[in-house]
Amino acid sequence: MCKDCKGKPYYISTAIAYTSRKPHIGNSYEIVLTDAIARYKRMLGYDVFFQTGTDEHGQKIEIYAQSEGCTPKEYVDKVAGEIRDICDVLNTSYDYFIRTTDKDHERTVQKIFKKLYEQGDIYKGSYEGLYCTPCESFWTESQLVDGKCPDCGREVKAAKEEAYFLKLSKYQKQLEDYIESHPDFIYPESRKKEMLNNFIKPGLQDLCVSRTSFKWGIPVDFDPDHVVYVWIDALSNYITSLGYDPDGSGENYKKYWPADVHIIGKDIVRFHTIYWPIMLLALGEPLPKQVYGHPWLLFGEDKMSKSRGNVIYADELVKLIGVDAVRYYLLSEMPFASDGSITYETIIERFNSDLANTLGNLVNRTIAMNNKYFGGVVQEPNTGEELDSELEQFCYDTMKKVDECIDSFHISDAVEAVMNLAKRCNKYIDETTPWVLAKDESLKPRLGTVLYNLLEAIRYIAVLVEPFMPDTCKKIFEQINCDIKSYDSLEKFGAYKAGTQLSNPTPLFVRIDPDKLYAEIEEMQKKSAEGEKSIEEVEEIEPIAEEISIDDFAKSDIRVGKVLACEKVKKSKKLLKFTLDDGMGERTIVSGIAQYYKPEELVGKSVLFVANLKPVKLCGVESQGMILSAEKGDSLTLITVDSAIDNGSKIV
RNA sequence: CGCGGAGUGGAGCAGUUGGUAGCUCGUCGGGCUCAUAACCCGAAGGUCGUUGGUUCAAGUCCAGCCUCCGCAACCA
Repeated sequence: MCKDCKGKPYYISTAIAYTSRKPHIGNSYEIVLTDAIARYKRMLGYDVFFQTGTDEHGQKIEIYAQSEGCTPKEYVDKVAGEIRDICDVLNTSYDYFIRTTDKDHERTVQKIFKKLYEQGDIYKGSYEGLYCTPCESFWTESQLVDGKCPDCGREVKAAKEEAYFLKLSKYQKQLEDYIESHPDFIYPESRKKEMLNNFIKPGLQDLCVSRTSFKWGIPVDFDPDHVVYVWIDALSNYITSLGYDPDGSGENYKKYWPADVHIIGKDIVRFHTIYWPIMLLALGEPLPKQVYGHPWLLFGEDKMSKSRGNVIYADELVKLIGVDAVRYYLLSEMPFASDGSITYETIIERFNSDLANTLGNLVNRTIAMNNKYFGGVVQEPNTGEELDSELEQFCYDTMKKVDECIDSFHISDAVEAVMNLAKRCNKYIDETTPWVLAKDESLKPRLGTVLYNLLEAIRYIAVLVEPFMPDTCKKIFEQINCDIKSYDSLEKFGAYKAGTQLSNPTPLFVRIDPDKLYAEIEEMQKKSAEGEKSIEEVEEIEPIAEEISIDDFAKSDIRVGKVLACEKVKKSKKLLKFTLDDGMGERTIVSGIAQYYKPEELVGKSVLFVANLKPVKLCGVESQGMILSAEKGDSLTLITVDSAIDNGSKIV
């Protein structure tokens, strides 16, 4: 069928998951998607290497471990275990699960770092800027949002540290040329334009690749105060697992690198299409053939997040509706380029309509008829009609369609194509009306042929559905009592053996009763709310910042002021411009809280503000201070005080 | 004027190089009875965001406008 696939190496990977906490179902989509592709390629005969794993270093882990009273290693062991459990519960067929705390990985990362340093691509400098602890990122003033971390919205603090930098600028041109000359490298194409226009063409800034502010990371062996910062550590996972070594790589590396595709979330496209290729260019190694930034799965409309209380975990959903139904849902519901949304309504709809009615019922009714009319013995096909060859052709067309869709990452279309074959079979039943044929003894041969054709078409479905629903594939083969499962057996319609004895069918998918499911969900959420709330809440709360002296605090001059006027800053999404009475006169302060408050409802309130902050221009408006507000998770509240307090009063 | 994408029957989406507007779900009607109240057929329902233009002909090309979204910028 696919002669040049046989034995050809195919390396596919997911991103490695950060071990800060258990991933929700949106995060699990990636592994299922990758698994489906990996299984499909394997079926075609490729020598597939499918890798997933966990990213386990960083200050955040250090802090979470501390708050749980364990060591970082104990902490990541626990979470990495949970992540791996989810991969297993979802029945994913990864060949290797890498952890960035693996000794081999750590050793190789050190070697890579050293090599880049020795050849001058990494140099020592100093980093001065504003640091966000949870994100482990430095930001320039202009990058901050409302004075806070642009990624997570939390406080940053001024910090300066000695650090190593990777010379991105040196390889900028080379990278740009590569992207231009390899149109499929960044996929989908819209991402490519984003990278080119927003980052590469304006000019790349050298990347800070080490830290001294925390210990939980891979030490730079020739400068032990430093720890390798996330990028070089995490991104190298794709090659350290293969036995890459600057002094001579192992067999697997020679065989599988460069990767055929990295499957990643759209949020980390930048790291995989800029930093990672440049690292490889610097190492003199080939670049991955393709990076696919997939969209996100949202719950309803919003992004899933713990603080919004709309988190669903894959293992919980599996308990409710079964692995294959979860896999089917994820794969069929996710569009190719835009975000998908998960709702219980659509879960039920897809389950009942596609899995139970179309596919499950087809298998059930076909086997039931064969039992009823032929005592379960599969007949030899011996009457060819137009309808039969149409069905046969539909099988071939489905294979072709599936192949095309998977190659272009349109997985939901591939899944749909298989389901359409089941629909075609149902139609064939109506066209041939076996129950009518059964009434006339002389039409028995025709009846036998019709049922044979159906069973053979069902075998096609079973083979083609394996990448998406491996258990269902197995179940169908059991029910049709057949073990001819290879993709090659689909080359010619008719490999199914006549004479096979079938027994009574069992429904593949029992229809979901919506009311019952909703009740079960409620039950489950109640339970997990009781059991896990305490732990999860701890995780949401920001760790206490570094200790300071009273003098440090005294440097901040916090005052009371009344809001005289408030309006939205044009051209900005988040900014409100305040005019305050600060006791001495008027003062303008810009604050990034537009998504939480309407300007008019703030007028007349008395608020707290930092009065001695250096003024800064934000979207063209000078801001002379900062208004205080309280924040937790995704909610923010402006701190208002009794308006009887005189404007200008100092907080001590 | 930062870059880019999208606006198609109730919902979710397809619509290659311009030539009768399709699919899934839902609704209504019919058929069938092998099957998991499942299956098959048919119907209703869209002036394809808006305005103007090119063309014998535009959802499909061009221009302007409106609305969403992604990336960036940006929230002392």
